[in-house]
Amino acid sequence: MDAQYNPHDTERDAQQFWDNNQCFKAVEDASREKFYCLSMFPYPSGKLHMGHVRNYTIGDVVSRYQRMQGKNVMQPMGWDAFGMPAENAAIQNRVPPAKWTYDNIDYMRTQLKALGFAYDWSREFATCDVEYYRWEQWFFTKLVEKGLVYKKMSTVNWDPVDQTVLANEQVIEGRGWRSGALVERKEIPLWFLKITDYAEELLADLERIDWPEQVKTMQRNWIGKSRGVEMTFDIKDADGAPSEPLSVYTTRPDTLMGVTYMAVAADHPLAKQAAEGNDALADFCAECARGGTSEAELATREKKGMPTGHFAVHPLTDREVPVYVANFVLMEFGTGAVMAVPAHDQRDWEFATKYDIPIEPVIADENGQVPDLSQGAYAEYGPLIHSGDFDGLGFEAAFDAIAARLAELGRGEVKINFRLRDWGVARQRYWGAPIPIKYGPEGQTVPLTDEELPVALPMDVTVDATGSPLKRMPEFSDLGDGWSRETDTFDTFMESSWYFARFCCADNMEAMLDERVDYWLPVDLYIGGIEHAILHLLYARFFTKLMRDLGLVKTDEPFQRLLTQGMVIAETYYRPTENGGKEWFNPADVEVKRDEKGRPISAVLISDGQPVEMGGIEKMSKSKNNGVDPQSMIDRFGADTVRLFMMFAAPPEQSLEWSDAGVEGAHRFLKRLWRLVSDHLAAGEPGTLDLAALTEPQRELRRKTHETIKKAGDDIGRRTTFNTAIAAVMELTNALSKFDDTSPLGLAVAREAVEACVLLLAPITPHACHTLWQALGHSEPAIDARWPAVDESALERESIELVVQVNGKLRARIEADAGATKEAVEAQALDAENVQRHIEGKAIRKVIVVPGKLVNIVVG
RNA sequence: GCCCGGAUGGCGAAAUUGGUAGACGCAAGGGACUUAAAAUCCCUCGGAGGCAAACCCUCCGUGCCGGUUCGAGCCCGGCUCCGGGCACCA
Repeated sequence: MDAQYNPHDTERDAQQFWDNNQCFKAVEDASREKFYCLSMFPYPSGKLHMGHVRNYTIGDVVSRYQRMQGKNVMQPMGWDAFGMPAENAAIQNRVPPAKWTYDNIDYMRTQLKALGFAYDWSREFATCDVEYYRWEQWFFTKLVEKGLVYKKMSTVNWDPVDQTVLANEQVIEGRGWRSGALVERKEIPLWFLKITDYAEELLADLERIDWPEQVKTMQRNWIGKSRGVEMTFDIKDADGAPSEPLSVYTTRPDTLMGVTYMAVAADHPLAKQAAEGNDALADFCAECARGGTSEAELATREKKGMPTGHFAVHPLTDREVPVYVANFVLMEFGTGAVMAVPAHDQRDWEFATKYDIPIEPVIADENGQVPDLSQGAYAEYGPLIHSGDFDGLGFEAAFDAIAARLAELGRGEVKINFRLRDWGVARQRYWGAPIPIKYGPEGQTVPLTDEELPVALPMDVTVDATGSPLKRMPEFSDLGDGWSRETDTFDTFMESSWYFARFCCADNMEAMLDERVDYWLPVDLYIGGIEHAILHLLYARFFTKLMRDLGLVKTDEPFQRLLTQGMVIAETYYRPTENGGKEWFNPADVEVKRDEKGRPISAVLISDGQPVEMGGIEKMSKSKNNGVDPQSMIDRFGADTVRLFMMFAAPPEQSLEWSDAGVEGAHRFLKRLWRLVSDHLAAGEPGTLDLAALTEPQRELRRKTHETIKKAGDDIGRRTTFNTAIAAVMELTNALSKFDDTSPLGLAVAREAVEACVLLLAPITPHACHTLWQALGHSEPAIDARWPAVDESALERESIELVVQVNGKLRARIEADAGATKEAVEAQALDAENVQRHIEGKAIRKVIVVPGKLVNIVVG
């Protein structure tokens, strides 16, 4: 081995070795325990960003660690290739989306290879390959047959200038991002998958998977199971003429006697009926229809309403209350109408206060008194008041009694409700998988037959801002004899909902999936950004259950364990521009000045030496120009340094702040490790490791070695805190540097420690460790080495340091025999000089001994 | 607005089950080596105080306010600020 660490030669050699020997090709083997490690596949946006590097390094570390545990590891990689950015690039650069996408894939693949990830490249595919999405089309037709697909009217963002449907992301402050036109809400027929049929199972099975509690909670809340009462209110107009009764759902039937008004969505049939001949109301409904469809936008809008002139008849009291149209009630959600109890619901309270509607308390506060409603609603549970027969009942009793009374009257019933809505899968876009449906001359809607599949997307097209070119391509859409093809394409979440299964058998051209999925699935560890906590992960779970019910897979859940990684963030720098905007500078072009304590005080642009403003630390992004190009870091330091820094700088779930100095530190450590091995080899041949003959310093180093093996294994395998595993190895290398014993026995102890360092780091910095392992005289490559075993006997200690507290404050440390009794430890603690000072003249009330940790003496 | 997180030295962080706050690294300061620089190595490094100095000792300190406990960075209640998601970004 070279005395100097040369990352580029090292990495080239190791990668060549792995390639030549096809080290990462995964083959099904029923006799071996499998480990399927998957990182969320990338959208081929152009080049890798640091978020990718972080995601894939985590997956690679776990894969290589599991391989060292003897598992049959599969780690595949592919491309989530459909989506809007390809269309935007097409509009901007006049490149067909397919060419743009495949070019990006080619470049990003070389970047992934340069990072040395242990992928089985034979399983690679892109979701825009017809060999992939044809099975999605086939699967969809099976779902149609099973009755899990339907078409219904749905609201989309409509850009009246570009005459196109906009994604929520393309609506900026209520306007189209290109045209700047005020966006309108428009109803069009769209395809839906009945995910709500699976709501109960999607909720229940969360108990069975090993996911972060936070993600499970988000999914639970998203599914939003509730128990309530659905009831009907009769409707009259001002003259007493009846209309269609209004159906509402509430989880608080105990507050029914406090209803003082009703509210319906602007597109509710009752609102439409009332708006006829009422221009003011019609205008208000039209106003409600403006702006985007996203829930965040609707929920933050100023709450407004207008009376319909209709009245609802209370089902128990026959009292008449006004019906309003309100902009915060959504037709898509529930029945499109709500009963309002302003005394006990904050939103209702604000609305009632604004429009001077009565607020009538029917729940007592915690003191049994009428709650103070002057500042807001009282939304807690409590005994009923002003509720006639129901007075005094608590929430549960009142719920049951009121539900029973409504049921008797035929006005309502207890109902389980879900917040989850069915999944709209149709997009009015070109760059996606065509939906395999055809329409007949008599209005028939027919899924395509197996013979008619696949529907290949035409590749060589021109895209502009005015919607999907498929709609303008009769050669695509016109099937003759009055038949036409659906021109909508699938939501790209469809592709990412089953790719993990296809990786198990990507070479099968005859079927979507085969028996190999039963070997590999479920994925043992899935790694990706927390931003996917709900949608992608919920859809993938849903798809798995659909595939199971069609007999394609045996597993109920796709991802047994989930690791959600944090963002990569970096400092931002800017100068104000004349038009009041900001010009952002890349951190690579800026030099930071620091004060004598190392605090950053100012920054200058290197090119002109003039100051720039520091804009704070933000997620790496194009818009803030604070992205650090992984390629430039690989070129400078090598892939191992980048990988090491990424894993060391923060635990995987937290956001990671990029630091050039930190990267240099990681590089320095690798150089130190290299020199450590090289110096050790130069010191001579180690003797036999005679455990009985060890000196105290030798025993200590050996203890450190085995403590480190134990900790690193637990950190990587169980806790996935790679940063602390690396810190532990750093401690071991520090101990090794100080260990200056070149006797044969000393070298034997050192050899054990050096080999441990190399193997423990092998999953993280595999290239350097590949070479170092060879240099240590091993004929088998590091990639096939086993994770070192912990020798428990090396961990034993004769004495243990204990902390002594007096009233919880640290006052002394004592060295106690490992086998000392509680009494002996207590006596020793009381005897300590500084302890004596603090307990002098005070009565000892209590002594708490935590074995192996501390003694706390309570005096008073 | 609703749901889910986070906040610890100059900085990234550690403290795994309620038990020594700051491991490991970065930056900074001092020193060694060198003609010099780079590289490398060694030392110091939360704040305030006691002491000539040191071993050491005392007080304060984990975003803010309060609580539970022998003991709270960790548990409970109430806030502040920052981040993720909100169904057509991926």
